[in-house]
Amino acid sequence: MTMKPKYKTKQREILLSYLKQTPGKHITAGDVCEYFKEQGTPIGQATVYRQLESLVDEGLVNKYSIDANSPACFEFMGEETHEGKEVCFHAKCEECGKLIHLHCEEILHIRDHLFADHGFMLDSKRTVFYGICEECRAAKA
Amino acid sequence: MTMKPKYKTKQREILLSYLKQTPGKHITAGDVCEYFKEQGTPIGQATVYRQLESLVDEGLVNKYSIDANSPACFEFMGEETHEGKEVCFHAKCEECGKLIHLHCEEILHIRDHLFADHGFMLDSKRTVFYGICEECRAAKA
DNA sequence: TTGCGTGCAAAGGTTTTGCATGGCA
DNA sequence: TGCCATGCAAAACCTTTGCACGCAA
Repeated sequence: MTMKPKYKTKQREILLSYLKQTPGKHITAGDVCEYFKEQGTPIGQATVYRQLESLVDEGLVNKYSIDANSPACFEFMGEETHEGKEVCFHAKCEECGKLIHLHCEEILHIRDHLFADHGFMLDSKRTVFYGICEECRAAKA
Repeated sequence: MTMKPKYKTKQREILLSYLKQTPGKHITAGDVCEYFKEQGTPIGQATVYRQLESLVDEGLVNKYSIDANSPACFEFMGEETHEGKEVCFHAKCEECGKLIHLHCEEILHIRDHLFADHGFMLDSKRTVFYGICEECRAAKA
C-alpha cells in the first residue's frame, strides 16, 4: 500500500480532480463513468475501477461499502494526512452517508490494544466504522 | 424482524441444524449449497438464500458482510437471547485475507464510547478492522 | 384445499480480466 | 524504446426474481 503511481495519465488526473471537487459526496464507479461520458471525455470502466483502486492504495481516496449489495462509494480524503501525521479514523452512517471524523483517544487505545493483544496492526486509512448516526436514529424513532 | 416462519420444511430443518453444528464458523450461501449437494440432499440456491434471509430476520442467525465484494457470511447465534447477545467484531488482514474474530471487552468499550460520546450506534455486522496480521508483518520484515 | 416453500433457470448488477492498442517517461 | 495504462468486450461473481410445481397445515 501507499505505492506511488508510475505514470501520470490524463485519465488519472481528471478522475482525481473530479473526486476533489465533490467532497463529502458518495461517488460510485458508475457515477464516474457516467460523468465523464457526459463531459465528452469518456473513461473506460476498467480504467475507472483500476484507478480508483490505486487511489485507495495510495491513501488519497477512501472506499466505502455502505451496503453489501450496492456499489462501493469513493471519496477524496485529502493529501496532507498521508504519512504518520495525526491519525484519523472515520465513522460512516449507513443511513445518510455522513462521514464523521474521529480523533479521540479511545480510538487510539483500540489500535494499541489490537497491536498488543492480537498482533494486529490497524490501518486507519482503510478501517471504517459503520453504524447509524444520532440524527438518523432520532429520525427513525 | 423476528417474524416466525409459517411452514416447517425439511430444507429449513437441515439448513438450520447444519449451521448449529458449526458454531463460530463463517458459512456462505455457496458453502451451504456445496455441502448439501455433497451430502446427496441438495437444496436449491434460491431456497438457501431465502431461508438464510428468514433466519436472519428471526434473529437465529447473524449475517456478516465482511467485504463489499466477497460473499456474505452466516453464523448461528443461538435461540435464547436474540436481543443484544454477544457481539462479534472482525479484523481482516489486507495482506493474506485472514479473518480474525474479536470478542474482547476493549471492542465493546469502543462501541459504548461511540454511542455515548458521538451518538453513533456501531454496526458490528458491517464494521471490519483492516490491517496487517502478525504473520504477515513478520514475513515482511 | 389453500397458499407458502421449493427449484430451476434466467436475469440483475457490480467488479474483474484478457488482450491488443496507445501513451508516458 | 520499454513498459505501463487504457479500453473494449467478455467473463466472473454473488444475489435476486419469475414461474410452475410440490408439500405443509
